[in-house]
Amino acid sequence: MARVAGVSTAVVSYALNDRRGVSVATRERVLRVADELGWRPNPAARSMRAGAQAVGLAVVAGETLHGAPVLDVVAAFQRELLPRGLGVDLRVVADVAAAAELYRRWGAERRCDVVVVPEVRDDDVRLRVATDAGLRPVVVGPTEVAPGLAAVEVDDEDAYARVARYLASLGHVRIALVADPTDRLRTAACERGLRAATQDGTVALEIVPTDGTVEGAAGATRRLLTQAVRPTAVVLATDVMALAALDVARRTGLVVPWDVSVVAGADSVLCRLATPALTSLPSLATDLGEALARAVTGTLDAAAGDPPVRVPLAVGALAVRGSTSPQAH
Amino acid sequence: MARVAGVSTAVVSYALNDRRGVSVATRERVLRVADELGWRPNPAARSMRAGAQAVGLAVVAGETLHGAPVLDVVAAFQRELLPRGLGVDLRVVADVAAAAELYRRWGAERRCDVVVVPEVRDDDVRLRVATDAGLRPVVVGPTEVAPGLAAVEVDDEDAYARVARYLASLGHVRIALVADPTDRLRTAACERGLRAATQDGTVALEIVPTDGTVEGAAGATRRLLTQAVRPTAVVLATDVMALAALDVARRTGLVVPWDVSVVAGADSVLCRLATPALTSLPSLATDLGEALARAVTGTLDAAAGDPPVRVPLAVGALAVRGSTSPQAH
DNA sequence: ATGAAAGCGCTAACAG
DNA sequence: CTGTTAGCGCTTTCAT
Repeated sequence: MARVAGVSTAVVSYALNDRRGVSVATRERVLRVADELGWRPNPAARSMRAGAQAVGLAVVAGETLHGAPVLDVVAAFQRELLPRGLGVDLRVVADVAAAAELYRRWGAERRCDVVVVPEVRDDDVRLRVATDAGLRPVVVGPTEVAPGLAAVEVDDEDAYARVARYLASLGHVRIALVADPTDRLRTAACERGLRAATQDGTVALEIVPTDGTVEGAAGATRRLLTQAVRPTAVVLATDVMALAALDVARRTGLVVPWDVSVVAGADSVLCRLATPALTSLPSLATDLGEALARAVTGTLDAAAGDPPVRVPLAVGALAVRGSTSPQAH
Repeated sequence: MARVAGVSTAVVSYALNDRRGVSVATRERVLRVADELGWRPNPAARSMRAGAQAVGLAVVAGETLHGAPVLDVVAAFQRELLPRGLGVDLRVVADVAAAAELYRRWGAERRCDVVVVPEVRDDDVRLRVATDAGLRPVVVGPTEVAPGLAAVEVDDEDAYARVARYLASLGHVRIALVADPTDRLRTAACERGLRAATQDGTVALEIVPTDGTVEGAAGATRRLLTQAVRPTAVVLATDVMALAALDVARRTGLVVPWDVSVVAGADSVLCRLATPALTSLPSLATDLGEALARAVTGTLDAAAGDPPVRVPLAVGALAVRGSTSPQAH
């Protein structure tokens, strides 16, 4: 490559990395020759000197990222990291223990410097393991999650408070939340939001934790709707959970929204096409991917001693559709 | 590392790669020391000599893999490749042109030797580009796709023929297929299957191509069901498409299955929880991931001149549920 | 069965 | 501004 361009290997390296010390003419020539030859620097060789060029992300199979489909988030994340020459090392694991183990390995292999820790748990193993392995974790969780570490702080608490206020304003007096597993910090934040907005005592709140699966949500909804005194509105963590709830209501002989209102915690095309269309909080897919990218690049650029990067992410306005209606009590 | 174990670096390398030429005792000691030190070989350095340790997979945003969610397939794929020390380089791209461009780059960078080409198109750019870039493509498509290349041959044709025979046996005389875009070879295979099984002329077949989105499928279904003479059964390529069709039927005032039967081309928890539950072909997620892994490892192990690896993949039996019923005509 | 040494393709420090 | 050179951490002949 250097021979063909008639320069030394160092010049090629400088030209490609936009380093100073190369004349414009030479840089241009190098770039042109590289293009003609279809030559590209080998990332393995590059990583060897320059350090890891990837950020690790282990997702637990079946999990969503704050209700958004993992792949949609990853798409935005990759798109934003691309100009930095960073790749995303995505792995699907069975549980957080496997994720922690993987982070330990990635650290030892120096495969990446930064890893993303999504859907943080109460006292999450992954945080300790990643830090011990010499990695810098970027945590995704509620506001004030993991103080001292870089994080994307998703304001689910505020979003769910808005949902509760909206439902209360419609006259709902018994609201239920079909929630994700309780060990997730995000679940607690959603709960806090609902509670904060219903503190005046006029609204009864029922929280039903599930295993996070659609079947679990369907079962929980069925129990809620066949109680002697059933909720007038049910909030579910994801679009598919809400869809399942819609079906459960139908089978139970209840008409949405007249007998019970349903709200989805994350929007999707399924929410818009359902009958009735589901009132939903917006999908975070793109926003979360971009926020993650900012948190990661910020962390990489930070000098030692800098305070950790915290990227706040607000959830947008509730899209009101046919699955919610005023409730006379 | 070698110093601590009291051996030379070569011995460490041999021990870790299970090469012959190391005594059992030495190998064990090396492994133990590596474990104690938490030492792991750096994959970048390893790739440098040993060649790429990853297989590339570019998926077009929004696409499924034969109706299965991409991440589910990837999970199985990764799991199977893990023992071989191979990783999956997953990238979400906007379209096949971007995928082709990415494959060209990956080839030039020698980032991988093998790439997966899913959802093959008619005269697919990716095949030529990948081959030109010195990569060996593993194609996912219908039986006899891309002769001469390694492939996973999914027998959608047979599966759809079985669907047609099942519907015909129920007395359906007008069957419609809400299909994926027509440029996909898989779409053509599904069509062929339906046609082959309805050749006796007793069943009228209508194929409606869509853009592959849920909205597209919903629109197509709406048009079908509001025709003067509407189909008695509708087959849709994916679970979410079928779910949308169920909703369209409901809005149109039609009762599934009495007025119209609905079949999903790929099963999921949504199909099982819908009202009525959807009669579906099984999800290929795990099978496809495993078949892909076999095709990839087979390709890597093949000596030059060996015939390309072809892994056949049969689609399992239709799960009959409440969305299909006999039809008097 | 083991050790020494030569690269893999790149970047960065230094010399010209 | 450009060329020379020394590694990064591993694998792999080739000697021993």
